[in-house]
Amino acid sequence: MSNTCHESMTDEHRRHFTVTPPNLGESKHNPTTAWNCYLRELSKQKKYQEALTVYRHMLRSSFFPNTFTFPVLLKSCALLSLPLTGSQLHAHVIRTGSQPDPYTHSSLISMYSKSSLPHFARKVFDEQSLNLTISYNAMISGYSSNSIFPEAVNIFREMRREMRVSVNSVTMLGLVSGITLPNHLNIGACLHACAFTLGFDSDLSVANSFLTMYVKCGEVEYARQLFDEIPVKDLITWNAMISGYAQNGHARRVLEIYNEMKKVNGVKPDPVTLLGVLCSCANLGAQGIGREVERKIEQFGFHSNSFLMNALINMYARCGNLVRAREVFDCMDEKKKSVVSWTAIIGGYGIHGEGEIAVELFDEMVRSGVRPDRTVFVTVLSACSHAGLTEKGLEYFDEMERKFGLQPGPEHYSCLVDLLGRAGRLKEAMNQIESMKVKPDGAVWGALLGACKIHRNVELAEVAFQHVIELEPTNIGYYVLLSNVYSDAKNLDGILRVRVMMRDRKLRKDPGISYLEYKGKMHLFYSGDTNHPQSKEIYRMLGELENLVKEIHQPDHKCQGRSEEQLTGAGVHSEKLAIAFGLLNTRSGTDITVMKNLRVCVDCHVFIKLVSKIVDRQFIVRDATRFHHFRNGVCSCKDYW
DNA sequence: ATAGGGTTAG
Repeated sequence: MSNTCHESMTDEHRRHFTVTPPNLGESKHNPTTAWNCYLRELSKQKKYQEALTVYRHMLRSSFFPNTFTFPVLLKSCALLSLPLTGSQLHAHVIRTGSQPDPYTHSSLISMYSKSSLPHFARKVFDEQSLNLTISYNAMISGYSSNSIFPEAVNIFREMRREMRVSVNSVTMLGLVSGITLPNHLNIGACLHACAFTLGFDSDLSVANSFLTMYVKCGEVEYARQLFDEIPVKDLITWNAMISGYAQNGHARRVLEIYNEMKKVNGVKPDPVTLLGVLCSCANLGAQGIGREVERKIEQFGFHSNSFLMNALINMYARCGNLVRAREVFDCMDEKKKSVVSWTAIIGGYGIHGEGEIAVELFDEMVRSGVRPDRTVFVTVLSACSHAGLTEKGLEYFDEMERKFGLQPGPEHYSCLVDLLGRAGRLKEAMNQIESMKVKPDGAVWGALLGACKIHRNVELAEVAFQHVIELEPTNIGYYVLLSNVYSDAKNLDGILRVRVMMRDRKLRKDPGISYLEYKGKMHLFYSGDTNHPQSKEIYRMLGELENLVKEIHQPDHKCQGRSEEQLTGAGVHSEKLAIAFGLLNTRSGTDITVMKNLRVCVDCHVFIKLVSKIVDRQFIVRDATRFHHFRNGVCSCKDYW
């Protein structure tokens, strides 16, 4: 806290403040300076709203803002996204002098840019006769953050032509942060070379920003190379790499690197680190590690971070522990429950097939005054379609625009098509696609294709496939789906055609992988796998189970699900191996939770159902789209084909 | 003037 003060800051003022204002007393400073110090202190403590209030008090007490007052206030407006207040301040600035000082000038540019008003920012930029480096930097990063990259480059070129101003590392940061798409990679690499020649690459923050750039361009391996080349890493370096792996689905790599980080002295994980780790636990289904992270959250006192709580809810739900997910959700401070928190818990019930609860929660959310967004609609619509709540889903789709003013996008139409399609209303689904105002994407046609698989409609499947493959030619899942449609129709030619198509396009079906967490370790199984140390026992157990299953079940739909095996030429399916491993190693009475990267195959689905009857255990299987709870010969999912 | 972050069907 500053030691400066001013007489006229009365108790009347103080009553409004949470941070103690400077002491009254014998200040020899310029009165405005005391206010400025106070404002800076508030800004440091991220009390931006309060800083603006203090400013109003300041004006009311007839103190005039100066050069050091405005940047702090403008920053507050930028971070609170209050462009109106910001432009009022702009007017005040103009009133105090003809040309703002460099700091105020760059703060104005930054304020407009952060309020997504880059044109206003540019106007401020152009009005100044002689711009300095900081104004150039503000303008460049403004264009970058508003994804107007070409203009950022233009300003950069202009800057390099100007002899008066020099480029510095902040200039690089601004430029690099604008490169967020794979097709910008070339420019990014040029910039990297440029930074190297200018000697900025040794600046850690610049190196970190290049690392992030490679991640955003989808070049994780390249990012890793850069990561390894950085001699002294800081927390941001680690976090960038961790969330880089997390966002690109390399969950195992995240855990590896997190362990490495823990060994380094002087670097402590912060909320961003743990967020990346939790996200990966959710993808992997690694509940054990997720629990460890939760303990760390407690330990470090990050409990009030709502980002982390949302990630925790998501992690537990996706690891099959709905009960704990719900506990975390219920324990959250009501005020901190954002639409994201609701989405996480609604989605959790959705993937577990508990559509009714998902729907109730959605209504409760609306009642509690949280405005639904587009994402939560995707979640609730899919929850409805998994649970067969067709009418309810249609109702929501309708309300979306009518009641909440949200335009449905392709992602909502794919849910709608899925909803109608699963219910067998293929014709209506097709009509919906045709009536779409936005262009259907691959997922929309993919949902139709999926519905055709369930309801065995070869003709429509071919139409949907044609469309989907045009939009997503390398998505292997759709080839497999069509092949399965042919397989159900016993259309061998069709299967062959798909196989040829895949060969021509050099596409190979991903291997199916099943795994489960046991004693804190992941045990991984491929189909036909014999590498596991317990392999012999696993196969012996499976043999026994197959025999028992045969006694109580005569397969009446042998042909189904075969084509996947034909595409891979695989042996015993991975999910069976994982189930057998679980039975061998866990006590009776405990649930067995298995994760599978693709969909559970139909044969295995039947098999697991029957096994759950024989051994009296609950099996929880997570596949690519949802959870299956097998108990006593029944599965929780209502629509498995 | 400044690098890292939560929720999303098929």
